[in-house]
Amino acid sequence: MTQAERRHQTRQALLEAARSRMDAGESFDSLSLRSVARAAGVVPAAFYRHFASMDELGLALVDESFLSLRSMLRRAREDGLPPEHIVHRSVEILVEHVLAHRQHFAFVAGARSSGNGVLRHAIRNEIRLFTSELATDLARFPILREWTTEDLQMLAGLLVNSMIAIIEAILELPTSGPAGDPRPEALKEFVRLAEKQLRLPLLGVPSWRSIGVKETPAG
Amino acid sequence: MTQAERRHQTRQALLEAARSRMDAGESFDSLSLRSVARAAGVVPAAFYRHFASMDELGLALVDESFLSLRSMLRRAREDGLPPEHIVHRSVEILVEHVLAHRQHFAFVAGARSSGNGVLRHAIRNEIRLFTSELATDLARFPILREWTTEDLQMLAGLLVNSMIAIIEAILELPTSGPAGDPRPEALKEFVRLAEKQLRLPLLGVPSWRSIGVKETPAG
DNA sequence: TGTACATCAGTGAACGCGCGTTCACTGATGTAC
DNA sequence: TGTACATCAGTGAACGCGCGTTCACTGATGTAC
Repeated sequence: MTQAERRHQTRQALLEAARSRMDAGESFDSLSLRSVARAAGVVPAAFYRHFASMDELGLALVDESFLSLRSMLRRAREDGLPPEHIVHRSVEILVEHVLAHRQHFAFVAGARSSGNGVLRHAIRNEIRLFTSELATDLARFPILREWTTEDLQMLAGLLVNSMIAIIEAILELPTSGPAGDPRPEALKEFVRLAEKQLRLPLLGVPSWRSIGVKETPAG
Repeated sequence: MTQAERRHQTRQALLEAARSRMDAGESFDSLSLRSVARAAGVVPAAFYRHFASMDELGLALVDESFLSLRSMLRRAREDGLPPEHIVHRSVEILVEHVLAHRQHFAFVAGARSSGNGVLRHAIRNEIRLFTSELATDLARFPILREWTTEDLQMLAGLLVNSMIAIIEAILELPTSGPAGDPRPEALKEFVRLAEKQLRLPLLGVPSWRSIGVKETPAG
């Protein structure tokens, strides 16, 4: 094995160690540099060959996580689905993706409101960016063509809020084994609920008139 | 001062110390028993006269917080408002209440997805209870009279998810000073957004048909 | 009211432990000739 | 291909520190007579 390969492998082991500890329910805040190094099978001092601090490792995890999340959004976008199936398919993709990357999502869900200010801000920015991208996508739908940018951002924000709640709920779904996937029936039941929660606001779209601004309701 | 008064005072000082540390951005997980005792002005050993562990103090904070939250819901309920003003008034009450009890909400928001399993579960249960109560309230509205229980829970869940997102956003609003309230313009702007996000799903209510169940769409 | 004893909230010292960080080091991989 | 040196990922020991928990204690408040 080359030096570069070995280096890369240790780095990955450190990230993986941190991720899996958090997937097991610990918060990023409560991870110690020593415990991560230990779980990665290296001596504490070796940690510093890869990250200057736990904060830096955390930021690397934020990058990883949102990279994978963006890839999901791209996939959903490329499907080019008929509007009436969009919600169903989106939830399907979301659930699949969260289960496939549960470590990343468990990390983000935890760190999003954890004590570490650096991570909180980094994640908040990523979510903002993600919301804006969604608003751009939404703007393409004929029914939303006349919506103001502000209202599109509002709708995107609403959908992202629901997405976050859905993701958190998926992560908390009872699993069959210690680290297994949720029971299929429970998952299916949950997916129905999630679909409904996304559909209801969309049903409001046709009767939406931008409110709270000075404009005469044009019949 | 009597013994009982002194005891009560120290207990409150411990709770207050923990709350204010978390309002300042620290996570419950990262609070140490010693730092809380120090901030409360007592020696670490004195902590044990009041709580067997930090977990127990955390649970006391959960109780406090949801007690105050329930009082808010009651207030909103008793107002007996005309339906078209409900959303506006609810957001008003919510914002006011969050700003008045920001320590409690900062604690719950942080601990809700923090590492501490005991607190996470306690908070999850309180939120579930809160959601059920809201569903009961919703059932009284004529337009929702024919909704299934499941769909009412879904709607309540959706509104609670939005509420949580709104609360978290209020806590993150930029403040004028270190511990002051948010700037009035920023707050007003945000309230408009929050109102819209609650209104849109409600606009979907009239066209809602329970979906995902075997039933013929009765035109 | 006064005295003798009980209670008990808070004290202060001590303990062993895991922490983050530093340092000189080792030894395998890489490079120049 | 073989040798001499450079690089550098990971080592192992050491440091001072704050942590949770224990313990016998102090002294003010409370109670019985």
